[in-house]
Amino acid sequence: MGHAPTVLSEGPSRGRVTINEVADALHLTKSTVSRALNGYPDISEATQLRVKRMAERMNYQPLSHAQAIKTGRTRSLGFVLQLADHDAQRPFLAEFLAGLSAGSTAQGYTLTVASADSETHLIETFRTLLRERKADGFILPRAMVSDPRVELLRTAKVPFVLFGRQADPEGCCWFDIRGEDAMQEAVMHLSELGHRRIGFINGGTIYSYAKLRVEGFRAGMAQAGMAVDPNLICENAVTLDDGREAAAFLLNLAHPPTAIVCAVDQVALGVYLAAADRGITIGRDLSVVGYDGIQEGAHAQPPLTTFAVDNRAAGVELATLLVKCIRGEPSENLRKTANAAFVRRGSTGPCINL
Amino acid sequence: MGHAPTVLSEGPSRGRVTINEVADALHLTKSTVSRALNGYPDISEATQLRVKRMAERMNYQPLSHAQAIKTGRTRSLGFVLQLADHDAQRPFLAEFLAGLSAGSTAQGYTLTVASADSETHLIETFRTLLRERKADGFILPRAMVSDPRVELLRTAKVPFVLFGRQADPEGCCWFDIRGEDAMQEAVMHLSELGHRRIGFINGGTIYSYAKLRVEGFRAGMAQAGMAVDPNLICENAVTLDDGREAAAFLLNLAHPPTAIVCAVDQVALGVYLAAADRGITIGRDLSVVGYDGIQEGAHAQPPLTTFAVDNRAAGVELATLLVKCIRGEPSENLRKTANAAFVRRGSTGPCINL
DNA sequence: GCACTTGCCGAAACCGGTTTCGGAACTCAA
DNA sequence: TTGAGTTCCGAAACCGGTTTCGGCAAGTGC
Repeated sequence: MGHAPTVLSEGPSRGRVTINEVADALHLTKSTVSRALNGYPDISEATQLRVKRMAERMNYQPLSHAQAIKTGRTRSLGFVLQLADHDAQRPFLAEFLAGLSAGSTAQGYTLTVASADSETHLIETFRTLLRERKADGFILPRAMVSDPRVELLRTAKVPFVLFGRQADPEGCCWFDIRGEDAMQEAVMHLSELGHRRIGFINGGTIYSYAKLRVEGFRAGMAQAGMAVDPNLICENAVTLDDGREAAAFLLNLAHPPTAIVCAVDQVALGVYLAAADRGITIGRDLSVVGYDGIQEGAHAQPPLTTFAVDNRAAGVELATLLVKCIRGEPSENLRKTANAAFVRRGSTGPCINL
Repeated sequence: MGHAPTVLSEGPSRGRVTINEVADALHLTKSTVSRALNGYPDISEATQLRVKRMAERMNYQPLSHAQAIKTGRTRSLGFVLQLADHDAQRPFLAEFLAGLSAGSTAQGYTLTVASADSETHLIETFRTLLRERKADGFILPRAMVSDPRVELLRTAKVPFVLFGRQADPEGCCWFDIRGEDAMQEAVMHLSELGHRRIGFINGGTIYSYAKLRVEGFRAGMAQAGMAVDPNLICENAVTLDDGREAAAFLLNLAHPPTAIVCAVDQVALGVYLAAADRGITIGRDLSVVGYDGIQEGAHAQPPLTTFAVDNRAAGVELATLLVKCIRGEPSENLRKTANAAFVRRGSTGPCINL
């Protein structure tokens, strides 16, 4: 410290406007400025306006971590990456995160991302984040039927939103895509193409979406006036190889299905492999419907008929909901769902082999 | 506030151990505890040990945002998602982010993610993050030849690390995969298979990797004793369609190449499409080498020969480097590179059409 | 005309840390 | 024994905000 010519890049407040400077400019005290900006009723309308205008003009923005020390809130949303699922979340993650951060930013919040490599480490990570007040609330991707994250946050009374729904809605906010409606629509689509034996390969039953989707499949079968053959329903397929295996099983049956609905696109692409293994042509000999709308599906041969999910939009929506939740809105008002978009492509065609 | 039985979930310090409690337990003042924990020399060895042990036992962890108000450092690393590149970063992002957050966590730092949807908004986003002190330093993916982010952070004297290298290394830390070596190795591999006419489809020339990779290609050609036909070099291909188009151009030449090296896997998959368009079989009539190691390549027909990049590890490495940079290590010591791993698969084969 | 509200703002405490400053106790040479 | 120099810690200021409390002036009721 001496000859350096006004080093702007040091000290806690290099070149920032602080609340004190705003106060000085207005010949008020910082307490008045603070209350004015936060809309306290004991500051006159006139003064509030004057302060807000000046803050605007001086480009003043309170330091979130300076407020946090008193209020306990950092204006940041937490998200914990589960490295374990690996394949399961890879394709969907990028768009989703983009949405989350865009949504957070739009709300004046910041997105804090942590990661955990195992189930136990996962809730350990949450504990640490909570203890260090790194986030005011959390976004939980892939709601599970029995979700330890939910239990933890519920008892800790920390706000959170789910991507997916929860059987016990107590204190839960969520956003979800109605995959069950998509499954139903898939069956109707296949039924209109003349298919009568339709198989279903479900996703991981630990996730809450699985139950919904198989119900949607059943609803579709009922609506189309078809009986469900329990042999044609497989569970717990999430990867390409899972799909290949499940499809191999279905196609080896005495009465194989002429169409297969998959709860997950990756699995549908696994079905492609199983079909190729036995020289079956997808879209002609076997119809396949997926769900997710991943890019690989569009470039597969033939292109995969599926239901596109807008993960970016989901992220934005979840961030918005979480901020409302943090602001204290009752969670019953913070539950939304949306539709997946049907994308008809070449993997579904009229049933030929009766 | 009355009948509520010790609400743990309210107030700034619900259930946390503060520095005051540690001080009380030791019959010291908080200033002593603070200096002891931060290793000040005016606290005796004995006391330092006593304090550190007690802090450990009481599970005390200073609140990063409480320190930040005085020190100006939040113990968090910043990362700005560029939504614009879209396809360009989608596949690589998930693993990379996982690595970043894992690395940050390991260093006791937190990862803050923001997003920007355009070039101008990008540096606007950085400005905001800087003004609000949301991060102590930044990770910049995809180094560009002329990088506005670098200029901004360099003049603001804020620490940053690049994924990629920079022509003007002034104050730059980086980690990078030596793509040029991979390109050279690719050519050698093809040369050993008998190929003499080899095309090259480069990536986006705004990125600094492009120059390096084409140089690597040239080095490989020279090493193999082959002349470079400038007609066989295409630039600025980053998407599937770009690759299809560039390959179409190359294959329509009077003397088409028998092998094509691509700077990017997506582009290599585009070459597959162009080949399919004209009934050419990849791996037999035309050899293709990619770079990145994306999953789609492994599942393509034939599987794509490529160079696998460990993006997770890169993220960990970058986070580690950035923390060192923040701690004040000179940037010259903070430049590392690593190799991509050659993955030989079915898309390269002996040259048959002489 | 006087006590009593009410509206509005300043003073000061506080949040959980860091850092500066000063001084007590102890050491050591004169 | 005394004065100077060290060693080590406490006291207090500080960071940039929020929140409580109290008081002044104007308005109200009687």
